[in-house]
Amino acid sequence: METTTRNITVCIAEDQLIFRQGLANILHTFDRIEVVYLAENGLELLQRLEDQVADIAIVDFRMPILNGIETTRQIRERFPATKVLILSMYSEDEFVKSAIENGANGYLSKDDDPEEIAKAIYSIIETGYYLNDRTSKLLIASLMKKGGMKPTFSELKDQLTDSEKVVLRMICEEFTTQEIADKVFKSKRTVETIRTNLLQKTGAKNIAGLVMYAIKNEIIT
Amino acid sequence: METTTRNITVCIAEDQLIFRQGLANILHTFDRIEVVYLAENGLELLQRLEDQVADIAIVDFRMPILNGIETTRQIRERFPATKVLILSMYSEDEFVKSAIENGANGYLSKDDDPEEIAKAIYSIIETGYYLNDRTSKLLIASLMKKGGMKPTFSELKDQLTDSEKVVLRMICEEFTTQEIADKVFKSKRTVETIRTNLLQKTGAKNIAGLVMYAIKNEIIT
DNA sequence: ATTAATATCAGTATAAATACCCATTCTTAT
DNA sequence: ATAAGAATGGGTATTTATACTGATATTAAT
Repeated sequence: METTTRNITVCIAEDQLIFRQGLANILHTFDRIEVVYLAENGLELLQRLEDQVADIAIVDFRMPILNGIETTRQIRERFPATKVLILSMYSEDEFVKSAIENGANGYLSKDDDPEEIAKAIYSIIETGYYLNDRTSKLLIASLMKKGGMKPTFSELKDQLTDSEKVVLRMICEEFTTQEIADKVFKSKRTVETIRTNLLQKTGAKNIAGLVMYAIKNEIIT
Repeated sequence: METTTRNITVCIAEDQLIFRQGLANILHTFDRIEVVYLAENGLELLQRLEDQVADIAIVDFRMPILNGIETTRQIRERFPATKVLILSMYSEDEFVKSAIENGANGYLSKDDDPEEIAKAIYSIIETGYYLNDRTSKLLIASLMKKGGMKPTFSELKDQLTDSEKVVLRMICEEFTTQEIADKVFKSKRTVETIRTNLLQKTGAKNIAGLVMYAIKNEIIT
């Protein structure tokens, strides 16, 4: 049966099948929310949007093929009527800032309750955005960071060259520069250059930062 | 209506509400599988088991309060009739080995399809265990590692002292030893000792390994 | 064919991490 | 009270990481 007020159409892009399906089932139980389709990654979502636009796109931050930020950017460009709610495993100020800068209308953690997500959906429909206390704090924290020319997290994954990705993975596997050089048949100096480029591109200060970047952006799994 | 064959009672310990609820809903749709209760962490699950034992406990590897391995060990000890299926975000050979060694009857990835999980449940009920190709390979890889006295992943989290946890977190935040020393008002030498102990306890080879350990075991979030 | 960009490799220098040795203090268990 | 163990701090040496400057080779673009 149809109600007088139109339902809110929601689509979801999320690579974990169980989470994706679970989120859809739960959202269905909320009033006026209608989950119209699910996608495994950003690219698939964009293709589905071609056929049927939705009011809200719930987009996982970390996805294969096309990540959450890139997906958000393209949705904003090609489907301006669709509002984007980012879900992320990690609550990093840089992540929140990057999401908002690229046109996301809200940012929540995957640990949050479904009620919180439903609340965000209603709020985005009504006011155009939703930020709770935690994400607001993170956003402000990020904006207050001086010298904000640090490269935005997670937008660089696809800009990393194959060599850089290989070296990054091996760094995460606890290999030293010399060991990596031997394995990839390159000079130690070359690997050092690649590592330096990685530091510069990701904005990391050292090896620890590189590993954090790699995990949070799913360079490694 | 009751069927002649008794249902398989399943309980779940998983901290992410949406994943937990989603998994329960999906498993309900499979034949003979009855999800009897859900818990947010291992401790809660053990308390629920006191009241009502279940045939299968699906246990997340990485949980607050009581992690998957520790939970498995206690289930094996106190509720030997309950079989344990571990779900993990990460497919590390060390993780699989550790799970099996502590009495888990199966190990799956959170990326796996619900069908795979249902299949594992049926198999565990019938044969007492379930390992698919991927986990079998990981298990064998782990067993074949020479010098296997590397401390088992994820069992040490609670054995890390407060100081060690603080230092580990700061390492992940890209601070150098000197910087950490200044912040915690200890000598650089002391912080170095703590770091050395961390390397020894976690079995990591270097900073990269420490960061990997911290993330995968939820020392940091 | 020439230019521009990128990948590769090198020298040098400093800072940080890692690996051993060991001493002192402080807490805790008996 | 005392012994054991943990926390703190130190010396020294080696390896690794990081920071510069810069050269050569390879590739891509025009």
